[in-house]
Amino acid sequence: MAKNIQSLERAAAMLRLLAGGERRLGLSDIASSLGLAKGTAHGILRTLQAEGFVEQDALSGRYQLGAELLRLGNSYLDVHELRARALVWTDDLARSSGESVHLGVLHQGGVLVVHHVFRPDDSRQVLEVGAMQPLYSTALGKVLCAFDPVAHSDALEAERRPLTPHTVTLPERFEAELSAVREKGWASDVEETWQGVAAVAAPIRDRHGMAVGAIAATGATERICDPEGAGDRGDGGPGRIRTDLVAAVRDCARAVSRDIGNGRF
Amino acid sequence: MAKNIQSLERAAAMLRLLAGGERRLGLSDIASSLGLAKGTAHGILRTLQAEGFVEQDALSGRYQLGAELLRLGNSYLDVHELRARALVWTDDLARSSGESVHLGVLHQGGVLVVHHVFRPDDSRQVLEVGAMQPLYSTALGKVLCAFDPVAHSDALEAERRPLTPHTVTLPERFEAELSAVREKGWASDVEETWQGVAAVAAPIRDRHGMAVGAIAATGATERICDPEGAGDRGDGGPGRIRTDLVAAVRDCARAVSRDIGNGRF
DNA sequence: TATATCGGTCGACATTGTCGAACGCCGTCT
DNA sequence: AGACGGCGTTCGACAATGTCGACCGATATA
Repeated sequence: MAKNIQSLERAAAMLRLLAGGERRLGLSDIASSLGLAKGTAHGILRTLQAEGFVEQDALSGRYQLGAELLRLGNSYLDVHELRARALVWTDDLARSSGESVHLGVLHQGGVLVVHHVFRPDDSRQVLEVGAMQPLYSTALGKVLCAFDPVAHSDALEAERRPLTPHTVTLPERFEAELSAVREKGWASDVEETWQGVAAVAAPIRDRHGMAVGAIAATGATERICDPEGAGDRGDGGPGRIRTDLVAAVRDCARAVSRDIGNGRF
Repeated sequence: MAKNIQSLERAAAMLRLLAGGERRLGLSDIASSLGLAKGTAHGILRTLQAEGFVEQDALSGRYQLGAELLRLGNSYLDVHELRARALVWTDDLARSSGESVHLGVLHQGGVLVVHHVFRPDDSRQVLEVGAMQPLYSTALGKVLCAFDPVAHSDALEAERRPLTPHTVTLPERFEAELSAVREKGWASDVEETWQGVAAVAAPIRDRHGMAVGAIAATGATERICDPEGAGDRGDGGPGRIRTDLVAAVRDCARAVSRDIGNGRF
């Protein structure tokens, strides 16, 4: 493989650095973080600024991400074929289930949310399109790991930090769960990522049977799970998710799979 | 001013090209569009692909925008201070007015929507965060033109294509409207951009009095405008907008202005 | 006021990206 | 079937390009 363009790699690293750090960063911070000379870093930043990818606070001189990224990110959504096909199906799923629905795809060792339908009530909700979710603890992530070898190895080599007391961290238990997901054809997340929140997810497959994305219904544990057993998670078996919800999510995922050209699922 | 980095400018031009064209583009198209040798274009695209900014369809070999842009665009929203301050105020405005609310900032000769609160009902709505609106015909755009000299000149030199029969295209009428906006302190758009849709907008000002953004309430003309006069727009006077809605939008914009450190407005 | 650090500039250097030709591949047309 | 034309990709030589580190003025700090 031929060499990639150095200045572009460095510019991308800067954008990621600015995206990671919560606050604005100064030129010297950026230069030292990437091991560059100040002059070099400034040249790249100046160009990125002229193109709208970064903005500079006039007073402090610090840099932050620019508006052009938002515009391009939106254009990405416009072109996204899977998302376009899923729009109407996910909308129906949200209405019929009464829960919020997410569409996620694999991206850089995590799940990128490319579509999010709010729960159909008046509660205040924040849009999560563009946000990342971990592979090892979310329903979307587990589905993708179970049916996509790349996601699987990504999740294995990543650090599985416990996010709640229910998070599965041991490799063997994680593997067992993925096997179960493969067998069942769907995955769940009962308070493994966020306290009080549960989710069900099913894979979207293209015409070759490859998992190209996943659809999940997410909501408060009390609504997603059956009330039986006093709500305790117990042995970790997956039987507690409401079966009608599982069926609805799987139907939705199948419908989208069919829509993108896969007649078998 | 020192020269900007050539390869970065070219990469940015490619991303914008991909964002503009609806469909995926081939390497030869991209190279010829930008006047580059195929080898050069390929080197840039290869790097952009490795960084996740573009993706390549495995079968056709064509290129499209990449998921990393969505992630970075989302990060941009996280850092956006004005948006963060406006979140709760715009939410309240949407609830009290019953209409959808947009927060826009000036970006590259247009209005970039950085926040969008859905109208609080169950109707199907598409999120417009990241979308661009024209300066000359929308309420958001006119407010920014009226109070921001840069936006003003941008709008003047741009082509004002008529979007509906009500769009103001003549320069003198546009200027007169901006003067009125400056005097009133708010702007309206009654079916000048979209048929059947009207909007009211007011500016957000920073501690120096500069307009840094605008807030708009948008909805069906029948709900935004007073029913008087049988709904015909007539002489173009702005008196038809519901006065309570104007007050609510202006109050919201003032509240955000106060929140970002401007006590005067 | 002295000082440390900031963002920004400049010019010499050689690394780096650019160019154009050539390659293998695939689909189409003859 | 065969030849063709177009596709994305690779390669190597060249010099244009981006990089580096010292330097500058302004600003914040003490």
